[in-house]
Amino acid sequence: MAQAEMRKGPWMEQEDLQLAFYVNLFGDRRWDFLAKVSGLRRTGKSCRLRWVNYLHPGLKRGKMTPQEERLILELHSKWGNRWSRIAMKLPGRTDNEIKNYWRTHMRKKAHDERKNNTSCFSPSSSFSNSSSFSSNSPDVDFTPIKKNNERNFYDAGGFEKKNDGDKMKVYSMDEIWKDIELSQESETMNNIKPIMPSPICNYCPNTLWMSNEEETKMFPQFYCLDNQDNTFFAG
DNA sequence: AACTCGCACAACCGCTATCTT
DNA sequence: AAAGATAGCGGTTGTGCGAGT
Repeated sequence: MAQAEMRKGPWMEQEDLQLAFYVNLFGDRRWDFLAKVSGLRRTGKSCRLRWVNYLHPGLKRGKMTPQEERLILELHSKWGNRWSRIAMKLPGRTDNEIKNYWRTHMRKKAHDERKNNTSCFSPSSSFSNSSSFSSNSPDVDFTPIKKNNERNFYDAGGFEKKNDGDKMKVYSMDEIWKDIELSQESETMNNIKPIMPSPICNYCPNTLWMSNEEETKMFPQFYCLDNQDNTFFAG
């Protein structure tokens, strides 16, 4: 079947709205299906990427906090370029974002180190401890970044632990790292992959995936969709 | 004001893993 | 068990923007 030509490149606001709507409706699965029913001239793959990296409601925007930077360093030294895995430990950050961050900073670091390659290792040059170093480097030196004790939600890693009376408790970075250790242990012990609950389940609580058959019954219009006029959001 | 450079971000591509039939 | 479909991951490239010259 001759595929209608797919759009590429930057997403329009209209496309974002459309995609968000359909994801809310159907959930963040079956991207090809979503791409089709939404009428977007995008591949399912493209839709998924857009959602995961940009439209997802839980996403954090803006610069990496020092704590996040440290966490990325630490996790990267442990896991290498396992960006998605690293991203799981950084709430609100995507693998793409972390990957981009790492790339940018590694490049900068490499550039800096080339400049003074004769000088000895400075403690802060732990950036060089990339995946190419197979060691676990337990003594990566992370000097405290913040001088004052201020710690906002994101600085603490963003995990809300529980509402403890009036004070909202957050995970410290130590706790996060402890968590990482534990998850690693359990992984190796059980030899299973950790299953992360999709945050979308919370975002789209009404999303109940049906079998194909059920879907076709419920939304027959989508299954004979002839790329109708996408006037859904218009007016 | 014009130009260059570097950074941050978005998006695509190819490949692999997992699921479904 | 095999084949096809789908989802996800990591690498790479393209683009916009602000800072510096």
